[in-house]
Amino acid sequence: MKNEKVLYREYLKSKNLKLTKPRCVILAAIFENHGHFNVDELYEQIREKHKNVSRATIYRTIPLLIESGMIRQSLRCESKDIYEHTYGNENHLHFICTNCGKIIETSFSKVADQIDKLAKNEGFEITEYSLAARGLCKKCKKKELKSEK
Amino acid sequence: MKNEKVLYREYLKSKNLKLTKPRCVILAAIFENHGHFNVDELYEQIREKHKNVSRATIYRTIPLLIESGMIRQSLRCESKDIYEHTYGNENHLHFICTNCGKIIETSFSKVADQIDKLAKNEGFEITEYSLAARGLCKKCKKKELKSEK
DNA sequence: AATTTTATTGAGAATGAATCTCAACTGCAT
DNA sequence: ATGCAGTTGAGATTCATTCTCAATAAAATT
Repeated sequence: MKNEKVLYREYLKSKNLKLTKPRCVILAAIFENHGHFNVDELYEQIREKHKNVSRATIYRTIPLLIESGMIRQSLRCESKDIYEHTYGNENHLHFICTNCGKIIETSFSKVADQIDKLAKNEGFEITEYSLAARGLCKKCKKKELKSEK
Repeated sequence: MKNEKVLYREYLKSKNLKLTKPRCVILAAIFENHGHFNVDELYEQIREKHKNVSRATIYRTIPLLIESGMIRQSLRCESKDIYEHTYGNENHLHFICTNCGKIIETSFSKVADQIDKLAKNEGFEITEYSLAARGLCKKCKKKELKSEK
């Protein structure tokens, strides 16, 4: 967490932006979290301790955090944007169960290698992967088999 | 195009739904198109010939076409959902230029193979891939290099 | 430390894509 | 042709996200 704050401060300075209280609170809340979050969840989480951070500020802060490379947009779920923090810089491939909503993360270095090759062919420079596959998770697949009979 | 209509009729029948004029017009418009479309574009395209098909009907028809397997949701761009028809069943990997909006499609069978392996590990059954990478296309990359000096 | 400059904030209004409502309408089976 | 669903267009509604603006706070300057 210390690390993130330092990076953030530097990023903001480089853009002539200010390290304000709300921005710190939001950063901390995100890194308290593990896994994915959307704006609503984040807002509720923050509200528990800080009654005076508005949704608008969260919405305004997210692009900064993305630009600075600390979080990334990962998916869309129930017509809400979902984000995740970037620990080192590992990207994920997401398996999203269309039945129960479960999200399974897998590392994907081999997949990325293939994609990088394809990108190179096109002269395309990738800054962000967005890889997902929808379908049924193990549990829901079993349920479906049962209910068919 | 004939083919699609037959498939569509069958799908609708199987669900006790009717093959109506607006549904036909929408189907035809989609298959006139090559590549991607969003609801607005489709609406404008249809409007040129048929003044009496509403946006609402397009929005209502799209889930049917997805369910029947004739189109799929492919991306999100400028906060609009984007769709594409499924010719055979080839999926694509999309490279989306964050500067000019260009979308480059590449086939991705090798990538899919890797992903299928990962899915198998998780006992996950994939019904739909959603693979994209954002970044800069060739042209925009060049421009950026120039403007930096 | 006080002042000036400039970015930032919260609150609520505005936007815009997608969904819903409902009375009028249309396929389609009989 | 008749009747029963399912369907439609138009506009209202929803809901995530963005914008506006006067009040405020952080950094820069003195």
